[in-house]
Amino acid sequence: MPQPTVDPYDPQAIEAKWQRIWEERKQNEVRENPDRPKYYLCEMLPYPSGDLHVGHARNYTLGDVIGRFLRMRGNNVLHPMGWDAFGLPAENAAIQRGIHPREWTAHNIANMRRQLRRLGVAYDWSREIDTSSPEYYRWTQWLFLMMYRRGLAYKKEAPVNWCPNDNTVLANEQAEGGVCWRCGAKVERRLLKQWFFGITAYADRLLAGLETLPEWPDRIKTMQRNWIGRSEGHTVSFAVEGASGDRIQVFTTRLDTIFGATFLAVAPEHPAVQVLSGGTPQRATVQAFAEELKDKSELDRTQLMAKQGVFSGGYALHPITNARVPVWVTNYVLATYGSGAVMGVPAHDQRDLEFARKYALDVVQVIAPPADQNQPPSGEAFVDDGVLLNSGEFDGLTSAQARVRIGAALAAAGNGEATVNYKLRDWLISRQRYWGAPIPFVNCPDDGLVPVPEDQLPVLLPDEAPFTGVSGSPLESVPSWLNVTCPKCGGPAKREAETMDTFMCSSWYFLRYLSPHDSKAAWEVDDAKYWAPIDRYIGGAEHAVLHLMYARFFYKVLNEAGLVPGDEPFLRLFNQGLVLGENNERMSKSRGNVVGIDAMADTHGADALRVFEMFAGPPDADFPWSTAGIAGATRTLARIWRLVLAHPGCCKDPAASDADSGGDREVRYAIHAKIKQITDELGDRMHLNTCVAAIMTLLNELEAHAGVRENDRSRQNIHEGLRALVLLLAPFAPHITEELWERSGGTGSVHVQAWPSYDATALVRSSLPIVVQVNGKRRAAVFCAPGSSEEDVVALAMRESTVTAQLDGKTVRKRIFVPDKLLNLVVG
RNA sequence: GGGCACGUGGCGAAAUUGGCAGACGCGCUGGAUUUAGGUUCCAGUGGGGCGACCCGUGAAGGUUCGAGUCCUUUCGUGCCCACCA
Repeated sequence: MPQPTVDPYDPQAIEAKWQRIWEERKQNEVRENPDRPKYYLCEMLPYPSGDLHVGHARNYTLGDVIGRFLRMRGNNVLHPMGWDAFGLPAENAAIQRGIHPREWTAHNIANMRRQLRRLGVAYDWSREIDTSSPEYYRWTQWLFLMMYRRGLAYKKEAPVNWCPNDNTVLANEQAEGGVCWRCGAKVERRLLKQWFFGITAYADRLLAGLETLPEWPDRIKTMQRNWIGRSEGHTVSFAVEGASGDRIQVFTTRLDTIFGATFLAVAPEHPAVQVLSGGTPQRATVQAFAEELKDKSELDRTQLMAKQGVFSGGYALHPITNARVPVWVTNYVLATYGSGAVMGVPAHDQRDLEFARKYALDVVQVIAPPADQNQPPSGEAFVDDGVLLNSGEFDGLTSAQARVRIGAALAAAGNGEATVNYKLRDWLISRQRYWGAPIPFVNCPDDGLVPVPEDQLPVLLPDEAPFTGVSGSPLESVPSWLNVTCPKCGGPAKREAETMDTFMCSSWYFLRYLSPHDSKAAWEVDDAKYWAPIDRYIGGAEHAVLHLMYARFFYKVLNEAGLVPGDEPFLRLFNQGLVLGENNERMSKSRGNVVGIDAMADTHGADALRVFEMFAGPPDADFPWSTAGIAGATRTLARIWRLVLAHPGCCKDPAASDADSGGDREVRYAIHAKIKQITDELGDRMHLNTCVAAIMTLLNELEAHAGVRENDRSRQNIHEGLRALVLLLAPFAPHITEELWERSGGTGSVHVQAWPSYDATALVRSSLPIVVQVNGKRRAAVFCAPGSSEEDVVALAMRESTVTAQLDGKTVRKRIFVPDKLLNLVVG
């Protein structure tokens, strides 16, 4: 039969058409609706760096497929988008190219918004936010004041990480590995007065909360646990010889080794250093050593330099034996962890052993290896638990027993207590840069630090500031902004000339989406009660200890303030994999392997881009870009286009036609098996790649059947299949399905249709293939009715020559029978 | 040095619980249509063998009627952490 000629598939025309219509209809805007189960879906908000590439497209398409699917399943889906718009690159652009950060940022946002629309993502754009707008950062400042009111924001002088390239301090999390997270410059140490948030007070709550998040990747939870670094041990107090009252506190997890402590090691910043060296011949040496280390970062001290130290000139007294213990000033003890002092137990700590050997300090063994363990080779410390010796009355105890008993003895004497330490430090929040939310405080000569009253928020960023890149905050050079009156006394005062870490802006943005235009509050508590927490949060693993930790901390505080329900913001977390360049390397401008969204949408269409990216691999795994692969997706869509349009009216409501659920069982089985498979895999399992494969398989089968028979009945089956195909494909390829739906008699938008449900009776098979194995190797498959007995299947199997050939002259010793699946004959 | 992932055709990959390894797509080969190419369509495509069959999921062992899947050892790749006392 001659096929009617149809228009060729023209993705650019279709995509532009529907993007315009969806926008006119406000199709993707969503309101609170108590009658439908809510689903809050969110991707981590992007930094507007300029251009989106296919890696971004993957991330956002992933969310869009899930969102569209859930909407068709009846959920009230909130899926918003916004911009993490403060930050250094905008300011660097200003320094390098003379463009105002605001202008640069706005330009990038406009471009990226256009690209996301072009991708067809169903965001509710009426809720779009920009963290650099005064309407937004007003509330960031308000939350800063809330933290201050709750005693969680404070200013103190501390050794901090300083990036000499970006001229700003960095949080610990942003200086991992001793390099700046943004520019990679080596971080220096400086003693500065800075603002902090008291995240360490929440360390245990942050740890405990992880246990309530089964749908977070274990990898991320492990990284957070490691970063929090909870460590149980004891603080032990050593008296300083000859200085009554002065004591040195050390933290140890190995109290059982205390009789082996032959020296104390302290950081050069430790306050006891002055006391110990004062009046001794070592004084000058100690000061020179401290001076040398002063500006060195932890990376420099602990990894780039060998262990070294100098004798402080003084001694401490062992809290149990009262022995004289020399105190050494070293580079390997961190000033910022524990108390900045440790007891050196060279026999049972590898680091202490290295140090003791270098400086000929005593090594005293106090732990014997347990019976089933050997002494370590010479040169290595025995660091495991064992049995105590050379430990006075505690000899013979196991390490575990000794920790308890010695702990009790020290506590009784007032020389020690059980302590928990954390690697996590308080969050350094202030930045000496322009393009951020100003810290809403005023310095008054009389009243000190005074918070800006809430009704005077926002503290606006001044429009102009010198963007020179030289040290110091640019805001300090804007007198008209800097000089104000004190809110308390009305006298002359100066603003805090610093801005907040941008991670502060992104710690709460997902709540602003809920009430984006509210001018009375950061968000309505009722809206939060309806929408929060985020049901599915999608983003990269690089934020494991930055954004994801800060936001959890923030949310716990907000919960205590009664502003949000629950105490975890992200119920399910999903880390998508990277799209690598065609050469299998990470996409980057410098490698020249970046593939942009616009280029792909121009040549293949946004739908093909989406389908290919969902198809190319499992969503949590990396895969390399393939331009040949996207061409395949275009081909598949064109086949669907032709097949659907060759069957006019196939998307009509089947209830309105004279549908007959009978017909060709083969076709109906194929259709309904795929509906079931795709529904299952798109839901909790998130196997989006196999969903696309299943759609392709369904297409293959429908195509094959459409070619063979042409009668009313078979055509009805094909129509049923094509209608399902369009609906199943709709989340992946929203434009082509909308067009096909419209052209084929569908009513309304395809994206608000009910997700197809499968007909269980179509899945009932009259005969099933049962695999027959001999000694575990497949020899045949026999077809029989579901529920057939073992005997029946054996009888059928014995008719297969490929089976009997293997049984020739042997006896069947054992039969394994899995009903409806498998028969294994074991012969000897 | 420690931790966590992951190793399957020429390539991207699939394989809920241990039960037909390689679905689906790319690429490739041959053919049809067109013919200038492309598009489209058909057939084939893990290796070996004429064949019945044999081999095959980084490597080596083990458990099991049966292992890509579980266990042990080992090699390789990637990511994270790393003198935290």
